[in-house]
Amino acid sequence: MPELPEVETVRAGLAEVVAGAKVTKIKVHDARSLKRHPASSGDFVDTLTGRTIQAAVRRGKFLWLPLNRKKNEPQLALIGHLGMSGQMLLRTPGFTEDALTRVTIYLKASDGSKYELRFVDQRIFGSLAIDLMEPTADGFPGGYSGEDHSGESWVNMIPNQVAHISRDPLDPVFSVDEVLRLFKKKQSGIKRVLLDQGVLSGIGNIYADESLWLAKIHYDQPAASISKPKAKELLEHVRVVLANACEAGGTSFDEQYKNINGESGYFSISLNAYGLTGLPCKRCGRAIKRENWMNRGSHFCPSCQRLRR
DNA sequence: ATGGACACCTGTGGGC
DNA sequence: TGCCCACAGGTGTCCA
Repeated sequence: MPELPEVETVRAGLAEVVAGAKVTKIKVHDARSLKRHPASSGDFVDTLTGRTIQAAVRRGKFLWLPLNRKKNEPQLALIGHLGMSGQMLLRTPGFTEDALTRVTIYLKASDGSKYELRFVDQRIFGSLAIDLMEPTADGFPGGYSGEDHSGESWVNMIPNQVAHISRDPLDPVFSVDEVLRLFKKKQSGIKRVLLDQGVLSGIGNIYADESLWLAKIHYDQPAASISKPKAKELLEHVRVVLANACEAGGTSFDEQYKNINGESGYFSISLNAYGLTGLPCKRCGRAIKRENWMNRGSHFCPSCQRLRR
């Protein structure tokens, strides 16, 4: 599943084409892919058809496309979450069908060219929805939208369904000190805290394991027990890992993650822990271990990443 | 607050 | 070949 770098790769790819594009038609092939939409799929289609998309914005793993605003109507956005296996493919009309396409949104770009935005999702944990936007609590932009959109009405707003998600480490408004304060209040294991999107967002299983390996911290180390300098170092590793993965176009090792053109990212070649069970740790040579944890897997070096008192 | 289990789903790969 | 199990980049909710 896509974590921040994969979602950012999708956002950046979409932004070039969808800004200023008009939705001409929608086909919902599987209504389960609209589970986040509070009303019927018919309502989804009716509300979205004929709208003009303003931009592509992301916070953590959530993506949204602000829509043009009609008179006497609140600001709306098409929001998307990729879940474990969601993809957004931007195809030209007539391009070979993509298996497991759940929703197709037909677009006419500002230059007149036509596209099909295909929401593909094997496991259907992802979803699209139309959501109301509200002003951000801190008055700053709701998320990252690439170029400078300051002055546009949707900039300092955030969709209702994303309002509980904290800022991610690549957000200019992200506060290291605030997150360190929250760490000090958490007795939970650090990995659980890193994955808590209400503390900081964008991190999933891959980048949590990678950041903890770089910082030489055991996944179950209580967050509050980590010294401030060490926690700060961890957050810096998180930032660098996420930034490098964005640079590489995300991590991909199977068919489940693709950019908008259906191509894979390259970050998997720089992984140090995730999915490397049994292989020698690149620092000490001891075999990387995988343990069952929270109904998933945790990968770490049992020698470099020890649980401390 | 916090940890755990589970629900939501489909598909693939390994072992027998 | 088929069958069964483990496993997969997430989120949300309910219960002790």
